[in-house]
Amino acid sequence: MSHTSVGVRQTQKLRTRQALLDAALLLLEHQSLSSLGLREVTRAAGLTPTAFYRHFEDVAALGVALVEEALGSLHGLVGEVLAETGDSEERLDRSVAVIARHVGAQPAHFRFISREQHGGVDPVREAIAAQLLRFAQEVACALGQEPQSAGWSEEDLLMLGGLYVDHMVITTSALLEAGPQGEAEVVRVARRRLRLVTIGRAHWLDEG
Amino acid sequence: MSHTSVGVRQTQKLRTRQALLDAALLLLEHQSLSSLGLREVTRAAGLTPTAFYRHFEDVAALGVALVEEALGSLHGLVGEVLAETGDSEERLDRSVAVIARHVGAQPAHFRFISREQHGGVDPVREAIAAQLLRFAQEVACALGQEPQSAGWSEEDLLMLGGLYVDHMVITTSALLEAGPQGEAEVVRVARRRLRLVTIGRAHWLDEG
DNA sequence: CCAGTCAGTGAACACTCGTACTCCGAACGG
DNA sequence: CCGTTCGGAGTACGAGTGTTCACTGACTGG
Repeated sequence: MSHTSVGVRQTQKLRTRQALLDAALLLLEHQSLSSLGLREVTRAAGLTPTAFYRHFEDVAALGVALVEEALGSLHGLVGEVLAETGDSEERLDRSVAVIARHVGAQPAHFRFISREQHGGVDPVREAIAAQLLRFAQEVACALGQEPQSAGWSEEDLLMLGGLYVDHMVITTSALLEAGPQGEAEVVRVARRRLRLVTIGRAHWLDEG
Repeated sequence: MSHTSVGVRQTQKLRTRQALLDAALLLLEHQSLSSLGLREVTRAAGLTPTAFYRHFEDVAALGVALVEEALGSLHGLVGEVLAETGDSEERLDRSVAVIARHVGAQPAHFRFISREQHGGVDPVREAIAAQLLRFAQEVACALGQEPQSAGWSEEDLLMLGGLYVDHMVITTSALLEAGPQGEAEVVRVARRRLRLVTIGRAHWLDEG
């Protein structure tokens, strides 16, 4: 049988699909999804406009796929970072470092997320919101298993998880705007912000 | 003399300029600036495309004007809210209430800011960043005059001011996404987040 | 009163856009 | 082996885009 188990055809289809995603991500560095044209993407990918429809119904659908590509692989990372040992200061530094490393490695993906989080394309905005909510829940869950969280209500844990996630997003945006040379300063401020939140967490149950 | 002191001509010019801004803001409710067409705006305002150039060079320039309109009048408001007396819990509630009131009164303006803060139009993004930086500085200044801030470095005050401003922006976005019926819940969470930050502030100098 | 300014018009330019067709040729499965 | 499937090419259409140009007519200031 000359047919490979995966199928030459499907493999090639996935390749051009990825080419479309890559081309779109490249173009989205300097514009937002709502102004991205279908033809523009296919032109950059070296295809004809009609070929686009074989892979995505809309430009919006391509956007949703990009959200998956950007954030889908990041789940579980939360647990890993928080599971490692060390005092709170060390873990704090490590968290910010992980963010900075990922943003430095995949700037285009994070720029896309930051840009479209409140952008004009509904399905994409909803997809991002869903992913970030999952992150917040994962953080809340991880925090809940720590001894410092004794006596915390589930609602407050989710509040704190959301707080951490929102600051993660803000930090990525700041890193992207600052560029490589401004990274150190952004990291410094992000660490201090995170420390302040952590201090607030430590004294949360002291107050009314 | 039939000429009024202000000038009929200039008055009318400002009127149509405002009509362009209003029309644009209306259209921007469901799309982002980078996909907003010049013709689209003039059509909604009841003008010909060419008339646009009498008021703005670009759609981007119109966007910058919208930023001024949305955020320009909010300066000083920071000082007012923080200057009022009351314990920290009262002032915290009042701050969130002020935000909710403004967002409820001018949703389109805040939606625009939230959408374009990280949008694809450089001059607009820079204009928003500049305004938000001013806010952060104002908050830092106001906080610095409080007795609780004794011993705080200027850098830390700016960090805290930025933290408050970023959470203000996050809260406005959340309010817009939640809609009127979800407002109460968003306000509840925003208050608790703010309280946690305030607790962190109170114990900031205890640590390292 | 009158020449000059200028906000707004209307037509025309050269594009780009999304989508619908038909058609080709290689990979597929029985 | 042979009929079918299907990713992609090519063409064409109507609609919408930003920008330029000459022009009009009401306001302006001396």
